[in-house]
Amino acid sequence: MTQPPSLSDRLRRGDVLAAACPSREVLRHVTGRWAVLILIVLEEGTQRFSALRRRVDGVSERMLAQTLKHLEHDGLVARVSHAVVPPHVDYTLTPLGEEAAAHVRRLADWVEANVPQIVAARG
Amino acid sequence: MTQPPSLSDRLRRGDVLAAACPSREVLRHVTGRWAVLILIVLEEGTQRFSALRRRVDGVSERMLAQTLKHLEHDGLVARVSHAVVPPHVDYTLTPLGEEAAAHVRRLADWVEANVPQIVAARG
DNA sequence: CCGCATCCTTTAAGATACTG
DNA sequence: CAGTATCTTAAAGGATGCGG
Repeated sequence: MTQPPSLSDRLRRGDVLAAACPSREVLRHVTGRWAVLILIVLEEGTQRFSALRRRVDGVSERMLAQTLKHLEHDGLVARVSHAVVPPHVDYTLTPLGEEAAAHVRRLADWVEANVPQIVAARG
Repeated sequence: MTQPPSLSDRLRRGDVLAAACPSREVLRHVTGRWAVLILIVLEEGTQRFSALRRRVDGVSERMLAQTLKHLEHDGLVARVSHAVVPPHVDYTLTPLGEEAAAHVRRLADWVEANVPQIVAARG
């Protein structure tokens, strides 16, 4: 149980409860279906496109590319393209991305640890 | 930078990177567009449907009802319906829900605190 | 009147094929 | 290899109705 945030807080730092606040969009990107998994995998270190595609089971190339673009746009992921044949593109977390990844990883860890209890409670 | 999880970990507690693992579905529910905001508001205490609708700016009644149903199904939210006219339905976090809410709130707090930097970096 | 359920429209996601 | 373009399919969202 916490108290509602003060007005000064809501003006100074953005407010996810306000529909017009840009934090809403960032939160949507970070908590996106594939973004969560990509951030977790990238926390292990730099990965190439194809490696991400293999680690994040079930992601399509289209969604992987789109999600990486969003994360890059938000400054959470850095894209480095090596001009060689065949092409070689590396994706790395920025310092900001490392922080975001740590948060979503803690959440995912919690889900993984509690999923047996959750599934059991469903009957 | 962390290391890839051991095989025993991936079998014992669920693995969000495996498409078939039920943790994927739970993670999707918890990180859903509206679920994140609903969990945060419910952390302040029990709320009724109409109050949630007002606090979570932009949510439709349909999405609010659907998301609450998912969270209830996962055992994160408890629904108490008082048989009065006009109807009165209360939603409360379960102990499990409190934990989940704490995690998503920390993530949302981080986003709110860093959104100025993120928006600025976009140019 | 509040809390949904149902219908219908709009948007996002997924599969597939193709190019620098 | 690392994407993009195109098409199909599923999910999100909005308007409306209805039972309690």
